[in-house]
Order: sequence, then C-alpha cells, then structure tokens
Amino acid sequence: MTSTSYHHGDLKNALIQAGVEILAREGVSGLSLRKVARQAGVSHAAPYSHFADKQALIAAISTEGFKQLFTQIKAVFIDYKDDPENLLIETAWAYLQFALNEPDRFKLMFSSVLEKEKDYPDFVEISQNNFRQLVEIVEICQKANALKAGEPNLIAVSLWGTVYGFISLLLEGQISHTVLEKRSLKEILIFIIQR
Amino acid sequence: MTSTSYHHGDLKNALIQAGVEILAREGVSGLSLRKVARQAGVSHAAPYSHFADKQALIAAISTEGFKQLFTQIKAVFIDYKDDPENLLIETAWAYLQFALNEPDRFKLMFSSVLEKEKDYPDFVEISQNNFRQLVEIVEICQKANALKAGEPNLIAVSLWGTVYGFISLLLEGQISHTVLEKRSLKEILIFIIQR
DNA sequence: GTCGCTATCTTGACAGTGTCAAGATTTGGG
DNA sequence: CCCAAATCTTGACACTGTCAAGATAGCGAC
Repeated sequence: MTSTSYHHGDLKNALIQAGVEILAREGVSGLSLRKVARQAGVSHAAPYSHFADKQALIAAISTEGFKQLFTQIKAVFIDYKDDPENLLIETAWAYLQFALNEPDRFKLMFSSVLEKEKDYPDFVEISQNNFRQLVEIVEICQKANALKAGEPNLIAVSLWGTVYGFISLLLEGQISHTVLEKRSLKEILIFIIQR
Repeated sequence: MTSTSYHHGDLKNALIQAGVEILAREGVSGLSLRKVARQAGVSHAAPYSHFADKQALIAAISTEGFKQLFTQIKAVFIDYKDDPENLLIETAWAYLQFALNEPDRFKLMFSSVLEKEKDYPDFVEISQNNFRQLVEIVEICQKANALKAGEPNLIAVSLWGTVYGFISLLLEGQISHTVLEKRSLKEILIFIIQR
C-alpha cells in the first residue's frame, strides 16, 4: 500500500486529521470539504465514500476532539482522585488549557457548529462520558465536604456552565485586561468556581 | 416613497428585519446574503450598499438583538431594583426567555458566529452595556447581602457564565428530561444561580 | 489464477454562495 | 435645474456542498 496507490488505505482518519490541521490554520469558517480533501491528497468528492455530508465530517472531528479531551481528563482524575480539594480545579484547568491550545477545535466541539448532534451516536456517547466524569468528580468532592450538597447532575451543570462561560469570554477577548493583569488565569478560575 | 420605487427608502433596516425572519425560519445555517436580499425584494448585490460584507450584516443583526435584550433587562431592572432578592433571578430569567423564544438569534449573538467583533463598535458598545447592567445588579445585591462579597466584575463573569452555560445546554437538549420533569425551569435556574 | 463483487476514488456537473466591477437610476444640495 | 453622491441592478468570478456515472483496486469463491 504505497502513498501513490489509487486506494488511500486509511482515508477516513486522514480526512479527520486534515480537518484538525485546517481548523488550527484557518479557523472554523475556513473549514471546507474540498479543502480537507485537497490537503489529504484526494479528489473533491472522495470524502463522500466515508462521510454522508459535511456535518458528518464535523461530527467525526468533534468526536476525535472529545476523545482526546477525555483522556486528558482521565489523567487528571488519576493524579488527583485522592485530593478532592484540587481535583475539581485541575479538571477545569485541563478544559481551559485544551480550549486555549486549540480555540477553533474547541469552538467546533461546543459552539453548536454541529447541528443535529443526536444523529451521531459516537459523538453523543463520548460527550456524555465527559459529562459523567464531571458528575463523578462532583460526588467525590461532596463526600469530602469540598462541595456543598445537592443533586450532582445539577451541580455539574452549574459548574460546567460556569467554566464554559468563562472560557467563551476568554476566547472572545471579553475579559478585560485590567482583570487579567492583577491575577493569574488559574487564580481567576479558582475564584469563579468557588463563588 | 412608494414600495415600487427604485430606491427602497430604508433598506438597511429592512435587511436586518429580513435576516431576523430568516433566522427564525431556517436557522443560522440557512442565513445567506442573497436570501436576505430576496426577502427584502431587492437584487442580490443590493446589501453591499449598506453592509461591507456578510459579517457586517451579522453584526447589525446581533446588535439589534442586543438592543432588544437590553430594553427587556432594563424593564426588569426597573421593576425589581428595590427587591435585591429577586432582581438577579428575574434578570437571568429574562435572558433565558429571550434564548428560548428565538434560539437561533441567541446563537448568532453569542456563539461567535460573528468573527471579529472588535471591528464593529456599535456591537461592542451595546454588548458592553448589557454586561455593565449585570455588574450593577451584582453591586446592588452585594450591598443588600443577597450576594457574597468580591470583585463585582468577576462575580458577574461567573454568574453570566453559569447562566449562559445552562442556556446552551438547554438549547442543545442536553438537559435530561428526568431532571426537567421534577422541577420547573425557573426552580432549576434559581438552584444553579445560588449554588 | 481468474472471475466477479464490492468498496473506494475520480470526473464532471449543478445549484447556491459571497464578492466585486460596471453601469443604471434616483435623490438632494448648490 | 443640474450634477455629484447615494443607491440599486446586472453580470461575472471563484468557491462551496452534493450527487450521478464511471474508473480502479482489493478480495473472496471457484
């Protein structure tokens, strides 16, 4: 299977990877099916052998992103699962770093660029896994009295919403510099979570 | 100035209005310059007499939305400014209702569909006005001991993030029905804000 | 091995899009 | 009244997502 053969071999993953690169280089609005195909070295309609339409490719790119995010969150969980005081902060910190490292991938995953998410079971599953991980963290913190009582699902929604909102404002440059100069990002994150 | 005249008269606002309608009917992905022009009854390039490009039209539609949102928030403020216990909740409730009434307009305004916001001073100004209003509410609640102390800007970011995250999850149908059946939306909102 | 089936990829086409240039039309101020 | 500026139309271009038809390659049955 040489790289010049008619059949690519693993075009599906190559297209996803090409999408990630274009996303980093040109942003969400620069992501097109034809550009992805060109970057992977195939004809403009080749993606249709692996994806029903552009939304399906976007779903695959998002799913890939969630998988990576999930492994990072898992790693943080292993490191801090016996340290409830910092477990939540470090998890949020991991989210924030992911967003700052690849802002447009983060936007693709969370800013409803993907329209009918329920049509993509893999996406739904991995995205639910991420949320379940957060709920588990909430429960651990509650047991250790590091978080107030209450239905864990709701607490998790609230926390995730807070962090997500903060990240969004950050990415859009809406957090004023006068705030950012005085404190480090992590200090602000801690303050916001512990509100 | 009849409707059949060569010059439209107030095409700029007509285009914004057409955009709002298309947004409600076909969603963000269905919004195109040509469709907006068609709906306003002008040729496909007519919008370029009033907007530099599609982004500029989107900025105008967003700005219009923020103006409406701001008047609604102002109205709530007048009604509840002497009732700090409920002022914050009712403001958040107004945001939530705006989002549920016109989900795609809300997405257009907040989901970074507008790429370089700083290029549009009107948008920046009205969006800052909305945030300042929230900061003012925070300060009032703090004085009445209805909210814990702390730098108002950060508290406001945290609160807005929380509400925004909750709204986002709602719009994407990510809040499980088992949660929604037990409590009313407003109860959940109160719970989340008072976390 | 080779025949044929199927998955994969290419080519060509179509309608729709954002954008610009050139020209037509109207309006308002001197 | 006239002309410059504002507004709108027409026509074009490159690009996009999508589909149909055909070319190519891998693979199992015989």
